[in-house]
Amino acid sequence: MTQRRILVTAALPYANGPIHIGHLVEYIQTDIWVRYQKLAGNRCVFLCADDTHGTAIMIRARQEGRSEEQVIAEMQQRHERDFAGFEVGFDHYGSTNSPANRQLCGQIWQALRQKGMVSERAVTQLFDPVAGTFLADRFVKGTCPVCKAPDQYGDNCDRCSSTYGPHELIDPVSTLSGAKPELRQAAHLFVELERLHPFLDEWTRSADHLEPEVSNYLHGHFLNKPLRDWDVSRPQPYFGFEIPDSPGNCWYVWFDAPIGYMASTWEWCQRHGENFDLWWRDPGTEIHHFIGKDIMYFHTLFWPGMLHSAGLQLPTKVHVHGFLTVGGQKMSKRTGTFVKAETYLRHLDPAFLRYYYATKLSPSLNDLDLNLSEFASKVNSDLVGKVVNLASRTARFVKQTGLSATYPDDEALFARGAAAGDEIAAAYEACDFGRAMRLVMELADRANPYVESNAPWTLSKDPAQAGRLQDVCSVALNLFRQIVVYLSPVLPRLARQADELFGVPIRNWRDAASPLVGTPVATFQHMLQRIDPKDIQAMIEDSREKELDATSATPAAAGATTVPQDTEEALLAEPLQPTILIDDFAKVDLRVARVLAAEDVPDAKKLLKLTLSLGGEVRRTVFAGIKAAYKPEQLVGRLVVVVANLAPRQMKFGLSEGMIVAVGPGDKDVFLLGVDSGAKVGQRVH
RNA sequence: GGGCCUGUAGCUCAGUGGUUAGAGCAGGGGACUCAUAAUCCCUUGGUCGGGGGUUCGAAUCCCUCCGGGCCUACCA
Repeated sequence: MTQRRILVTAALPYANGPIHIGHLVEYIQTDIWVRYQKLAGNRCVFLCADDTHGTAIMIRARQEGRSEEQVIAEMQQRHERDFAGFEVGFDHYGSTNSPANRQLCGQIWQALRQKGMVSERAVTQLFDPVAGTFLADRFVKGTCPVCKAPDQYGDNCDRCSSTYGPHELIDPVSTLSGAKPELRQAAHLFVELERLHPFLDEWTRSADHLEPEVSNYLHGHFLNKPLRDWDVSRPQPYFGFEIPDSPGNCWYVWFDAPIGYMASTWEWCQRHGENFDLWWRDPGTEIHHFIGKDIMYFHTLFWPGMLHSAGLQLPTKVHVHGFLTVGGQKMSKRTGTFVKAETYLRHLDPAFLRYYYATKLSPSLNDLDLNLSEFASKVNSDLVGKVVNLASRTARFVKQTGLSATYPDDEALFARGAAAGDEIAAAYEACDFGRAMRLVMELADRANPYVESNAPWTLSKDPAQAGRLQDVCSVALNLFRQIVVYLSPVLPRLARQADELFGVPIRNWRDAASPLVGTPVATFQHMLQRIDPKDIQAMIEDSREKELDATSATPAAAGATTVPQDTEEALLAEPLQPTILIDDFAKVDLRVARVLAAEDVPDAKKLLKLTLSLGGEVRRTVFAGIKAAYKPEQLVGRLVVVVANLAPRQMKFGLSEGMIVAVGPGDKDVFLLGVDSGAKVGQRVH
């Protein structure tokens, strides 16, 4: 069998937040695949890095009054600690803010220049004089120059669908500082991706680089029309690398992020005396990227385009996975299902999640659901009840004697297990881990009845049966070890524990094909605790963002009770805005209103249609995106706060004449503002 | 509204033209007592979302309708 040379990456986590169980779907999936490849005897290197550049990091650093370098250094430390906690075994973990990355960005940039792929043109852009930075389209709001709709983002109008530049907005406002932006010109650099259209058309369709679903999506959404030039520069200030031949400009974060894969490789090569070109310039190397479906666009169009232009090896395959849901719902901080890696590790064994994800993973980009009760029962019955139990119930009988010197007759159980190896291997290779786990559990389901029918506990009572007892236990323990070999990509710690039990390390997939004979057996140690549902509950509680009711929020009323621990997460997600004057606030006419009627808008996924009374005969119709959070009947009669002087907006389902105010990130986490009793309809908020 | 995915036992899912549709978990009955109240045996349970078509034969292929999910749009 020839040894393959395989380079594997998982997407670079952004240095703006901690790792959570959603991220872990990808890192666990990738780690399992890598461990399988290594066990199969292939040369495989697993590389990753923190993604550190961009406006978000710059803003955050300013907000926290420290340097970007301090922010990303701290986050990288946390990321690496979390990954280690889940046994995600990178061969190297770098950072996009590294000298190696800067240099490689420069090389690829040079190549793009030489191919004439880069064009420069002046972009007139709005500049925020208070924040001292140019404003990306989404950081500017104003009135649509075409239809005069207010409160539109800088790139296109929601109301009339016309597209324009942010400088064309009427009365633009920076969402960063609230300042009135100035018009400034800056030279931007563009990669003319359309010139690679024929290449990308071909690449995305050929050689199994992508699952058909992914390929179809790309052809339906992007490749069916000319590809737009890609703006890859950002004027300073910007946290990133300055472009050598374009002083004052940095590469956009999505330009240098994927190059981070190569930079991480380069650093790994330096440390291990490896030849970088062998990994990125040699057609004998396979390159596999594992990513989430949200970043398909960058990895299947821009990235291959960059590599192609620079004469580097293209990805062999881009593996795309879906998102995590918990109990069929999006992860939510309110319900405690937004579980950070470090929180999980405080309560549960990482092996549980690795196994559970493995049973759920397939090559498809469908979302994957974590069902907490299924999680507990699957881990407990499969791993503890079936697999570990095999060793737990037999090892002590052969502690004195060790395994039989020749492998006994076992009704061909071991041979059948060995024969299943190819099919299980194929499932791992195809990233169909769910299938691999099912096949392995079939082996465990056959092994326990063997123990049952040969009853070692009965044999142990009769000294004349000592040889028979040793044989039966040798079979059970070899079946156990065979299963552990097959599970070891998923459960590396269990493999190490088996190594200790048998004193013979599992090194290769083929270790499942030949039984151990004549070797000693150590004292059996517990390998996995069962999941106690209480621990899951505690983890969820720990993850739940505490809701404050009016009494506990008031120190006087709270009395001697403990002060709630409010985290800073919400503030970090949405930083405080710059100071405004009272006149600015006075422009917003907030009024108390009563919901007279609330009805579902059947064709809308997010909207409810509300009829509000501002007192007397003054009525307003408002469409509010709160369908997931409130039922119409819950709303009728209650008081809400409405922006009464917001310009009406034409929506698909009718005219919306205002906006009711609420907090929360959206979807189910939306909380309407109310007023304490005594307030009257129509009164203004001062 | 558009694109993609999906619908099989109470739950999670196998099963892409060929005997009487399977597994695990859960439920019921029994056994064992080595093992982390684990395990083993027996067992209940399905008009394979509905309808139509192709075929000697359909869970599987085609059409259509219905339900669910994701993306997108309408929105925060």
